[in-house]
Amino acid sequence: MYDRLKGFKDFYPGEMAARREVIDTTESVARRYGFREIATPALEDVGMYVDKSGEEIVEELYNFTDKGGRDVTLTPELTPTVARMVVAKQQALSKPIKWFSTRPFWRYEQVQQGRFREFYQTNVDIFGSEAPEADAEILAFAADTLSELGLPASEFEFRVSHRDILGELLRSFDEDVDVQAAIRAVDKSEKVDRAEYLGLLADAGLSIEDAEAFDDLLAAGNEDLDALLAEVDRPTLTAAVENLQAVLAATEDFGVRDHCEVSLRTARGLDYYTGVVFECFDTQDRVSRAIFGGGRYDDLIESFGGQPTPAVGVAPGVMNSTLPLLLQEAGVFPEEEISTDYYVLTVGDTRAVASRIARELRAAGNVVETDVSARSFGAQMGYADSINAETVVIVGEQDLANDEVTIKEMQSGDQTTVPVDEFPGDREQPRYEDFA
RNA sequence: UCCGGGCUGGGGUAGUGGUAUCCUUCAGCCUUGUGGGGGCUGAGACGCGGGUUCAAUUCCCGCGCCCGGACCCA
Repeated sequence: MYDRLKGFKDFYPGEMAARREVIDTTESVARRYGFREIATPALEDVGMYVDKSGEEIVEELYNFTDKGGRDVTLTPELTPTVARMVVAKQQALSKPIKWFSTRPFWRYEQVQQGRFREFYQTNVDIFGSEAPEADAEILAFAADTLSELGLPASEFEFRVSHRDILGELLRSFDEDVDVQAAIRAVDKSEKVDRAEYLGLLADAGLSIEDAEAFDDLLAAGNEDLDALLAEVDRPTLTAAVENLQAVLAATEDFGVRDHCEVSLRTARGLDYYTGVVFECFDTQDRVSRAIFGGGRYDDLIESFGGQPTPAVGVAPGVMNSTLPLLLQEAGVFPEEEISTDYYVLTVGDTRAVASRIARELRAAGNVVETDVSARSFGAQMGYADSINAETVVIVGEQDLANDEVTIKEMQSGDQTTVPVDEFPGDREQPRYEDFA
């Protein structure tokens, strides 16, 4: 008996059935927005991540040297891969490029609630549009997905921020401030106490007074973005604020403005974000971590050697992340049960007829099982019950002597006989009530 | 890497320095013709390693794994 690896998870049929529904819903929304599915390798050159994120990243990778001496790694995220794909065919692809994919990723990190070493995400990205409508479409996709998954509007919110607003406000205090460090401090502001937060800002190069003034501006901006422009006169800040306002205006028309809340203390930890960033949260606080996040990363494609190409995306976790957790807490996670349309039960030597019926029902698209274990009547009934068969078709020697089969509706226990030649006939999904 | 709490059949539990209770589950049968009732039979556990001991599931140490948190979060 072998144990599974720490941080990895098995999904049995019932569990997978529920997760399949979540994935199908998410992908279905993406398809309706015109995102096209792509598939990508599980292994990439480790250098692609080191170049983008630094040597420390290797600590978090499942990397190894392959038999050809290449340093490779299981992919920890999709973004570098899609960036590579965009760069490789940049001239051939019509813009905007709208892609999605659902896949596992691997990170060697500590296991916590909603965080495993193998996890699944549906990545949804738009490349080649810097328009606010692109940011808004990503937000709209995300909001529509959560709604379609059954999550009430009041139970989730997108905390929307803007990297350039943060950066310009910081530079308005001190042009030499370490913006990345300060943004990481902002990212932590909700988790640490105020003194520590201000201390981190001070480490980034702000005086304590400036740090306090900066944080006051963030609070003011959450209430009214225009207030920032009154306080700080910088053209680049004005542009950033107007960009965020334009994105929010677009979400209004896209029908998802109510899900968005300006939250300048939301920053995202990553360095490559450039404009709008957002994180989805549980408004009821049942899940304390971010459900997922996304944002704009306009410089990444160029840094991968492509033409300057703006990009914006989001990556909700499916299968084993915080999103399923939230759906469970909210009571809208799909039933973790398998379902079966028909069980064709055989009694005695009736395989020929039973097989014909099973075949025809399957051809019509139904989920159909029949006995493959030479089991007794009672045992077959028990099995049919255990797989949640909706209808049992009893093909027995006694009924066949009268050229009949018995149709039994499992939930009620009601049953009736039907001429064997008429079943299933032209019906795609014949039920007990069709013959009662 | 660190901190807290855990670990007894597949699941849930009882209990003990002398290898284990009950429920459930699973398989078969009672019952070639009725599951979500009943009866019988069977399967199935002390996370791993070391130490103390005549004897360890029980006590001690280490490790592993699980749950939660810190760090990190591409």
